[in-house]
Amino acid sequence: MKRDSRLSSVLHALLHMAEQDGPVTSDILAQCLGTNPVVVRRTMGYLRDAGIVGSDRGHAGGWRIHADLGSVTLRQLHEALGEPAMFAIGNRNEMPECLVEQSVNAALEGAFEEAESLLLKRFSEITLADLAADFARRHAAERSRRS
Amino acid sequence: MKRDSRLSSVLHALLHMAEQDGPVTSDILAQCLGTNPVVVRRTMGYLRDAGIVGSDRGHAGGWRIHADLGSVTLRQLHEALGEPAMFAIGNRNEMPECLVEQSVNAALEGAFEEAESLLLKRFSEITLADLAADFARRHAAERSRRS
DNA sequence: TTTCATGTAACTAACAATGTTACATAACAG
DNA sequence: CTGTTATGTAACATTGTTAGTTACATGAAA
Ligand code: FES
Ligand code: FES
Repeated sequence: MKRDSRLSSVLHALLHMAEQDGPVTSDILAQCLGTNPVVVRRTMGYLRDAGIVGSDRGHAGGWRIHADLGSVTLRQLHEALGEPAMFAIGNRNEMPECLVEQSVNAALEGAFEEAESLLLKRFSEITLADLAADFARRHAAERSRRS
Repeated sequence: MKRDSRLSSVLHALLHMAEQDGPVTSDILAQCLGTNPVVVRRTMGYLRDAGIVGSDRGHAGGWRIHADLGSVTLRQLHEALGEPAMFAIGNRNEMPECLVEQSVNAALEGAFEEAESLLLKRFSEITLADLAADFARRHAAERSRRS
């Protein structure tokens, strides 16, 4: 199955931007992510529309974070990306007339909705600042390991 | 994303088989599911390999449930289907060297694993008998509504 | 021995995520 | 003003996965 990796991508990009002082260009981010600058613009565009980042053209242009790291949650990012479907498993028919299918759908949907709620809850508890801190911790550990 | 609907399919088929007395052919199931008999054979084949159903060829052949309805859980069916990926969202790189990506992956994976555990737990709590009972309830409600 | 059924390989179709090309537009340096 | 650097976006190509289809082999029972 081909999984949507945009959330992963924007997180990577945002952390990268958080480390930098000035704006970061799509080219740099694309190189870092191992992808194409147009893909970066397309994906980051969602975050711009949500007001999480800003972009400037021309010289010294690029992407900047508009919000406080501690105030941006994974859930916000997920929403900014258009709340893509979380699950790779689904019902055959969404609106079946047949009562058998309705029973099947109800059972599966119940479980999936519960899991999605949990996921969204976790997402809303994790901020960019948390990820940045986790990165700093890993970075420090790596340093001490090397010395 | 194109969602895997095989679990939904086999549940529908199994409930249909549970209602019937004798074996049910792939043709009948295919008609009922709105698909092709070969797809039915392919999908039900996983359940046969897991010992949940049996198939007979020739006259009066078809598919039959081998296990007790109350002893087959959604989780067993999910496992029989090869435990397909549950989530449509994933990491960009699964094994990144970069520490930033590692932080991102860790955060996402933590949330997803928790959600998957919950899903599997719910799946292991629901049996075919539960679904059959739910269907019977809906059927009765439908009847009384019509009268 | 004919008919009905599954078993399976191989191919096709449909679709979604990602990647690519091409060109328009805006900001700024000189 | 003009050239350079950047984003914005449309259009198209590539890739990968699920489901559907065709074709033929195999086995069981009338
Ligand atoms: S931070 Fe961008 S490649 Fe690691
Ligand atoms: S039970 Fe098969 S179509 Fe409703």
